Amino acid sequence: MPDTPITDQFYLDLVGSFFNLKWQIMAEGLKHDLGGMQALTLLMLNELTPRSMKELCNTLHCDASNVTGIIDGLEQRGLVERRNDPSDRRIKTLHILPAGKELQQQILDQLVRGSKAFLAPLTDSEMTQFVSIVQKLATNRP
Amino acid sequence: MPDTPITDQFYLDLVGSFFNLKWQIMAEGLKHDLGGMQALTLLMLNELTPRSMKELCNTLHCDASNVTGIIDGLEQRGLVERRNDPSDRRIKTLHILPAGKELQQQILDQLVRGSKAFLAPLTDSEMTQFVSIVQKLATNRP
DNA sequence: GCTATAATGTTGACAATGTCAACTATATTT
DNA sequence: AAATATAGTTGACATTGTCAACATTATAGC
Repeated sequence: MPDTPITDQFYLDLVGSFFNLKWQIMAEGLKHDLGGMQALTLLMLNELTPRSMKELCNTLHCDASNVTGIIDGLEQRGLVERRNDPSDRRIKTLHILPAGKELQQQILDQLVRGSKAFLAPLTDSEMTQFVSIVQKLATNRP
Repeated sequence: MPDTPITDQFYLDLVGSFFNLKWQIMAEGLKHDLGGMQALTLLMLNELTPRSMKELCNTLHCDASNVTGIIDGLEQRGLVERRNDPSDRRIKTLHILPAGKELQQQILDQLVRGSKAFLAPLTDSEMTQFVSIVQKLATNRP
């Protein structure tokens, strides 16, 4: 048994923090006339390991048709490109274009800047713990 | 300087983890024919300290007109009630009704259940640290 | 008192997102 | 070859997000 009881309030705090983080990300996307999910999705793409629509579905925990619409928006803005996978012609792989890469970096920078204030109350020691914990959680996707 | 460098990947992991959390909450709301934001908003209400629309705006980091729509949905379903604040007639205070309280508990229970698997990889010590850190972050709202 | 200004909340228009069912095209299995 | 499964799209419809305009009430300054 952990010596710290996990209260309902802990979960509510977790949810509250989610709103805060989401807001940090949206802000920069908004300046560039991107929807919130478009901004988040752009963050989740990288040029090294192009992902299929299906993979993105799993990351975003949302419906396939939903991802179609989000990628449509990013593609119309010239940020991302669908390509056919030669090894399996059902699959479309997603490739981030130069303009997308540039905007992605801006959104990430904003997230980092915005999170500074959010994470400011943590001590160095807590920050180290937090980084380690988040990494552990991120590699465990139920 | 913290001894752990904070990489871009940390922020991406953070975003990924919050997708997961959001999904946990949506799941139960969905079963009861509630939109995702309606479920999240219901979680943020309690019967002790009724909140105004404006307060809720700040918590959710979203537009006032947005909150109007979300509360409309919850009110139509008989989960929540708007009342006039006698001390300031511009203000509507939000009161959770019995049916709302019951559903709120179900959503919270689902969040707790669903998060068990998500938080499982943490050791007792890490869990204690995490609870403390989240609480600290939650009480610091930029 | 009276007027200007600010704060709270709603409405309407429209785009983005979420959910669901039906559908096409391709892979895989039998 | 036929049945089944997978990846992705489309269309219908509800929810959510953004913005501007608006009505109502409070507050500040005169």
